[in-house]
Amino acid sequence: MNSFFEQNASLLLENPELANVFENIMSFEKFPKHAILHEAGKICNNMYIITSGIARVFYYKEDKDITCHFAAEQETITSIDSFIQQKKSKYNIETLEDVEVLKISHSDLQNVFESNPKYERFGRLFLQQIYMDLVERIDDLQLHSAQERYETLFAKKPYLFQRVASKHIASFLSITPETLSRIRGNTK
Amino acid sequence: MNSFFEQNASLLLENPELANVFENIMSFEKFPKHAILHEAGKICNNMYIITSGIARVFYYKEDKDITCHFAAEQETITSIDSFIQQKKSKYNIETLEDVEVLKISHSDLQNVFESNPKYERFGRLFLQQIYMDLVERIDDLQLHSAQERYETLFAKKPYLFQRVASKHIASFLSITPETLSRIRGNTK
DNA sequence: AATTATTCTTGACATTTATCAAGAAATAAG
DNA sequence: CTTATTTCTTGATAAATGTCAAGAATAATT
Repeated sequence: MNSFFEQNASLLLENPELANVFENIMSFEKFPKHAILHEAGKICNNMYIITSGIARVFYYKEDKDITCHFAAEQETITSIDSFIQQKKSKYNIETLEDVEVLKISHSDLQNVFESNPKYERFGRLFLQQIYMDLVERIDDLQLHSAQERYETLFAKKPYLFQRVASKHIASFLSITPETLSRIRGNTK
Repeated sequence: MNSFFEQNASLLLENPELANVFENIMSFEKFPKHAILHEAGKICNNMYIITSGIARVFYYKEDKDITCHFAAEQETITSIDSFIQQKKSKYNIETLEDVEVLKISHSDLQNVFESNPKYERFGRLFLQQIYMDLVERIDDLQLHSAQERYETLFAKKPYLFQRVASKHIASFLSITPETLSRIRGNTK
């Protein structure tokens, strides 16, 4: 599975020129805990920048619920396969806390790109950034043990371990909840 | 580790407008088998489109040689971390056969982007494409067994199993050569 | 607050994959 | 073509992680 706009949204929000453009196409929304922001099988038209709370991307692999991305404050989340290619998604997006987001639609974003090609640059830079995150995640999965993957995630996103159910962290790390529980036991 | 411009280069080569621009900045080169196209520790200034032969990206993790990308005809290869960020690379690139490439330098590519922002679009689309490849690779690593990863790779790139040393395929699949050998034995 | 449902932990055991070792096969070098 | 080197295969064994089950802890519902 995969990560999804693993990156924080600073590239999009902290550029003064872009911020103006984006202000016009972003809308503010609130969702309660356990809300579904996107459902598998549909085309995902939106990308969200989370300003408060946590959400996850997940899907079902033979009945098992697999989390492939978490996003917290200042991070972006979308069903990336679907958003990029505008085709049906295999992923769901669900809030894990009450969540506040800035929403950007695919069509508005395309309009920005088409209005002036200079904005393509930010699209490219943003993709470069999230691409490097994926490279890191593959590195992690390709050659680290369950214990090491746990430690890496804990170092990067310690808050997940206090705010998110263990079973989701386990599937994200590609281990069983039992193994995660034992690893956490060891490390104390 | 990671994949690297996993994608074939058709996006860059089959667009008539781009083809013209690229023709001016691409140079043809030949390398013998086992040539080093890029060395870890240096900044990678070039991206290669392979027109003949196979090459791999690899690095050393505690003395172990880990392959993280293969590229054959019509595919691109570079030390992506370094090429994107123009910083020292942890990756090496090595030919596994006699190889012919089209070479594009980072600075020439940047000049194209800056000459007219409309070219940024292709950079963005190219990144989208290779991003989706990474998503697939993570999916594969996150929840498939050694046997399943073998089958996936065999389905996607069967020619690797005839042209590339098993040990490289094993490290790419994140298994030992012994396990790969046993899997291959089973499947016959 | 009490009850119910879900999630987490822990143990016993099974399975997968890794490690080590040695010979066979393939490749490279003389 | 012969020899040396590297890689591949196979077996025995060990380590890591998964599965199943049951009770404890936590969270959700009434």
